Amino acid sequence: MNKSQDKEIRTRIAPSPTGDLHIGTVRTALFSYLFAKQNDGKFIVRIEDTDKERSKKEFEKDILEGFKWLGLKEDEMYRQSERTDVYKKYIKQLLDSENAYISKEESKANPPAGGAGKEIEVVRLKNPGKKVEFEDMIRGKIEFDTTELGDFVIARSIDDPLYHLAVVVDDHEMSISHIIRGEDHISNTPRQILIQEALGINRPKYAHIPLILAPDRSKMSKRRNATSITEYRQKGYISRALVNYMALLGWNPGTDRELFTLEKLIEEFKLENIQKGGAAFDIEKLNWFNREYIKRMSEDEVFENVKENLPTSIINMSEYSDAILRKIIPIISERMNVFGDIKQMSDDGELDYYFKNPEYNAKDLLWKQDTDLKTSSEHLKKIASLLEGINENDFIQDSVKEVVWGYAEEKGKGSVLWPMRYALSGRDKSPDPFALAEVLGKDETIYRLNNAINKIG
RNA sequence: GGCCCUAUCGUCUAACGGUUAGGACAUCAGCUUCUCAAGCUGGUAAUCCGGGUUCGAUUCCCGGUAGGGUCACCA
Repeated sequence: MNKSQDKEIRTRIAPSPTGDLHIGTVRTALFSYLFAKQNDGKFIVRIEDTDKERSKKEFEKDILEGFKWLGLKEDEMYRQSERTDVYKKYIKQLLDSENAYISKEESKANPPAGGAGKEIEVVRLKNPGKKVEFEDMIRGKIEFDTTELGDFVIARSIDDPLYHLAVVVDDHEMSISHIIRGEDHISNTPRQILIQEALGINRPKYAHIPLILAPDRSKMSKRRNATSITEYRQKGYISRALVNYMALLGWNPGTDRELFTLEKLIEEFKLENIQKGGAAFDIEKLNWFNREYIKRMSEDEVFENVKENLPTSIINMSEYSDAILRKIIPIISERMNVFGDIKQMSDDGELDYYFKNPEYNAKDLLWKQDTDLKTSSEHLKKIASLLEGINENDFIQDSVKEVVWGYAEEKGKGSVLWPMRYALSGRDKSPDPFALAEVLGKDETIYRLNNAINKIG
């Protein structure tokens, strides 16, 4: 708040705690953060809780935790509800200079707030009714005729400010140099400029970024789309992937590069490269980013995340062990978009067979192009005997493949490999039999092979 | 409806008057160990419409259309 440093770049995100942290808020925060950090400036979080009825502490908590999770660390944090004295001072100034006046009228507020119909006094700005124009850093010159705005209300009373007044006062008091916000605020800008001019304070620079649209290009709605960051967090998205995806939603680096860390984004970010049109949210592309980030994670890190999301039905199995889970990490991590998918995989029965002997019908062991289970049985017997020859410590997919491959090529790959894989997994679809064998180990693999042979009878 | 903003493949976008209109996701096909996944290779796919300006428009101007935003004693 040091006014002498007015050259410093200072941006802010100003969420109101009337709902969970919204995806659009996050992208605005991200752009504000990137712009500030790139210029060695400050990023400020200001909780706009002047609406006492709708503001909730739990939402504030969700918003703050969300920013923290995403790595958007603020340099300063304010709460408008703690600053009523500041606003009061400015409202008084406006009244004293006759740029605003107290108006006696009937309350329009809903019952809980003021009591509709009651006689009350509100503060209105004296609108000079002129044309206001401002330079938007993304869109260029924007012009408005403010006469139609009339003498709008800026405070419910002298110590109960409304949004526009509080925003203008705070942006000034906090020496905000660049206001980066959603384009839904474009039409708020002339009002705020009018207040600034009445107060005789400087105008910050404005950059209105496009909105995030739902996949069908309609408005993102809480009901039809996942708009809350918390939802993505709970689904098991990686925060770095989310940040990366959101940065590229409406912005581009001018190159073909798509994978960016926060640090790299700070380096490359350019306000001028922000798109003007709204961008549709595409979950598929987000998923792709998330998969890329999973690929880049260490196996230990993936293991921790997978185990965290593993249903208790698996963990509580008597056959469960961390050792087996660790072995299947490479197999399952390339089969999921987000860590939350692990639950669906479990529900679909794609996990059980790694831990316990699968249940299936003997006829399923028959490859679709074969006609007689007897040949399948012979193949299985041969495979079992072949595998017996491998040293237990050397029972990895390469060696399993090595001993089985020749036989499979000779007898027909499908005819041999299908029953082998089915015997190990009990499923139509699964990883290949060699990978399965390695996970299961020599004893269990041969046990399951014999099991299948017995099933055929 | 008034006012404001916007308009390139299905989606995110590149091309800042001259390109076979490029990339990524998705999609399709082929290859890779039987199935699945991953991977690799290749393919389909776009300048909203109509007028100008210009030797030449995706690009500049105007109009239309479409989409979005906003019109509170919410933020």
